Amino acid sequence: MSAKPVSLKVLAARLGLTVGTVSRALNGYKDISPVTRDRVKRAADEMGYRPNQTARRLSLGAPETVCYLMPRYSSSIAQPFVAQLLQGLGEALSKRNWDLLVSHAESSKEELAQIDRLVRSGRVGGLVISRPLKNDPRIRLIQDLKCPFVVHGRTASSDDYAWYDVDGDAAFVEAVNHLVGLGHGDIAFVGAPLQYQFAQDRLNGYERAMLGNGLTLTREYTQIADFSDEGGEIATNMLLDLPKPPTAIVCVSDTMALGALAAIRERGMVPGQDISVIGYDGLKFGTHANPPLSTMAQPQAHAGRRLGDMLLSIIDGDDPTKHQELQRAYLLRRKTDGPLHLAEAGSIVSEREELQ
Amino acid sequence: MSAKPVSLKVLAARLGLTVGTVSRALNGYKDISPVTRDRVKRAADEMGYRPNQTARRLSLGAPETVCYLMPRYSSSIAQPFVAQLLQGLGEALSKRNWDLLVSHAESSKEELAQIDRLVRSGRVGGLVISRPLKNDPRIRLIQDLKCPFVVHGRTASSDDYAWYDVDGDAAFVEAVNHLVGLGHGDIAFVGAPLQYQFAQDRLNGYERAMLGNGLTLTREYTQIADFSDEGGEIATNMLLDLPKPPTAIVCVSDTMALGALAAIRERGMVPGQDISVIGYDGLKFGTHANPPLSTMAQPQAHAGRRLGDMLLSIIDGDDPTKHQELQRAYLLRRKTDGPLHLAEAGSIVSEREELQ
DNA sequence: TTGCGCTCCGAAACCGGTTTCGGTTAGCGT
DNA sequence: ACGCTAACCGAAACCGGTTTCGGAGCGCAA
Repeated sequence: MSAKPVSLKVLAARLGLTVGTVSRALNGYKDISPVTRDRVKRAADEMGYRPNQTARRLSLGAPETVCYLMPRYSSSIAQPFVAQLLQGLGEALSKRNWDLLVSHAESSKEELAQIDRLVRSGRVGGLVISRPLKNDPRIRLIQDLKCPFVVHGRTASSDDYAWYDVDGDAAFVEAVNHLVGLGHGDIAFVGAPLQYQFAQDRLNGYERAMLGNGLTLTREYTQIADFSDEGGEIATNMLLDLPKPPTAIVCVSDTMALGALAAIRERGMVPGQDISVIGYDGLKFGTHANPPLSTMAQPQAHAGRRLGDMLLSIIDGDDPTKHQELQRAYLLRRKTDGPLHLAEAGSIVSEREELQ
Repeated sequence: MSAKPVSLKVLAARLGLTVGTVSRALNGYKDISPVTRDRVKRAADEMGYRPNQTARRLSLGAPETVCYLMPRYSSSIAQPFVAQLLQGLGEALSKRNWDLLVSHAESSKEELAQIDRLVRSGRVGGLVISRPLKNDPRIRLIQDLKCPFVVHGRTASSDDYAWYDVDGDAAFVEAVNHLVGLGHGDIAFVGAPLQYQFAQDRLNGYERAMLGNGLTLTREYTQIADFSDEGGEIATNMLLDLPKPPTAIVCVSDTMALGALAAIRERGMVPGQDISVIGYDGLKFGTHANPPLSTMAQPQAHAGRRLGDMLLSIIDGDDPTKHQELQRAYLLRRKTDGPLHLAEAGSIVSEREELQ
């Protein structure tokens, strides 16, 4: 249809006005008479005028763009939440016609350099980062750069910035309590590297709940492995090789839990019956696991929209520390959690039931 | 560290030069003496100068940005490929410091309006679209807009633009042939709405292979349903309710195949034994299905990079029709494909064998 | 009639870069 | 000594918008 986009200049020329006048007319300035304003607006969408955003943003001094820093994955299976998050973010931003950029770096150093370029070059007015480390160098950098940002997750000291997180600590307390309620006492933890704050949080919840239930923490029952299904499988194999293997396992993520199920099935045992497993994330494909994976679920779709709204209001000048949202996970029982089988653990069960 | 970004003006002032000179020095013009060029460059990265991209792009008249139009999903389980694609795209674009924008629309009309705004406002210099319909209105719009683009997938008439696709037709021929080789003859197809070209392609392959093996096509053996795991389950239930249910099913995607497995298990049958199932996509989580899903796999990570490179060279002036890449899927045998079981279907089976 | 204020629009500066054009200086040959 | 050329840099236009400032035109009251 239209070859070249129509600029403000040609629109003004066609109307016999100056560009300044046309611009003000379109932007609803009140020093323009209603009749010319209408005339301008009509001509504008007759000619299909779209203001050049690059020029507009340069003039405004605001990029009207935010960037999502895609997390690096060890396993390709761990990615489904990205699309949902992007969708939610886009939804929030589109209300103001802001743009959503995505950036992906191979290494941590590269990522820092990229962040620096991104904000120093004025391309973005805000950042969203996922899955921070305990002490994440990106956050200090962004703070130094004085660029508005929100974090999907938290770091060790999360007081002075905005974040949206799910309470992993509380979730694992609930998971462990649930298992204890089912009669389990030998509960193990399959975790991810503790440089990730979320991994630490969930481990904390696990330990707190164990202690709270009068159970003892065994070093061998805490297995840290690569954050992937393979990692979950390896960790679980370690557990099953123990002289006294656990009767239940809580996993730091659904992905790792999938690996745990594989390891268990491999030995001819059936998850949820011979040994219980609870994951974390509530990913949809858990329903198709073997057997369907019980998990601590969370409202994923919500996160993107909330993060987007938070970031926008911070850019508007809000105090970042006012935007800290802790969501609660809920237990989604499917088929991998079950009562302790009396047949094979005998006396131990009765002891525990007395305790409760 | 640095509060406000340093502009070309202050850099020039500090050097006692004009902005034009500094700009040319940094951009390697040869009408600048080597000594001042070095002096400028040194000062530039001493002061941490980063050219304002918004201004630069306005001046250049090129947005140096491409946009990926996120597909709309009926089921949240179908999204894992998005993150991989974005990663690949970003990788290709970052070689030139181009930006990657993502856009998501709720409805088709909205999407068209968004595309129009996106290119008419000069924000993007290229587009990537996924999973086109047979006759996709987006493509005509983008062509009218004269905006460079590449398609991840194809439409019914795909001669006049650039695309990257996997040969779904050939893949389903291979899948059906494989099943026939295992002794199956009553092979059904679980598909997605035929408005999607990929759904039609795969159906074509299925039908061609059936005919090619001397098998007859039955209307009831072709079940079209919603493109989701639930859809796959519903379709499979229809098939299993048939007076003469199929002994093997090929599914248009892994997601739908997961639903098929669920329906089969629901009736106490075991996939890969009582009835064979082959999916399509090769998604990682298929290994954790019950049982592990056999599928037509494809090199996912490759797609993003290729699409990015293609788009870039088209923007550089290449003929789009020179960039049409058809990838080949390969059979990934896991546990849901198996030989036809004569033993357990009793009379029904013998009937069937007579018919054949 | 003069003066005042209000309405409405034109002119121009500005955002931060890029690029063209022209002029100064130095170096060279004769 | 003169002129010519080449090397080097300054000045200014430009990209396409936004926004401030000032002035023309008008109505109204003194």
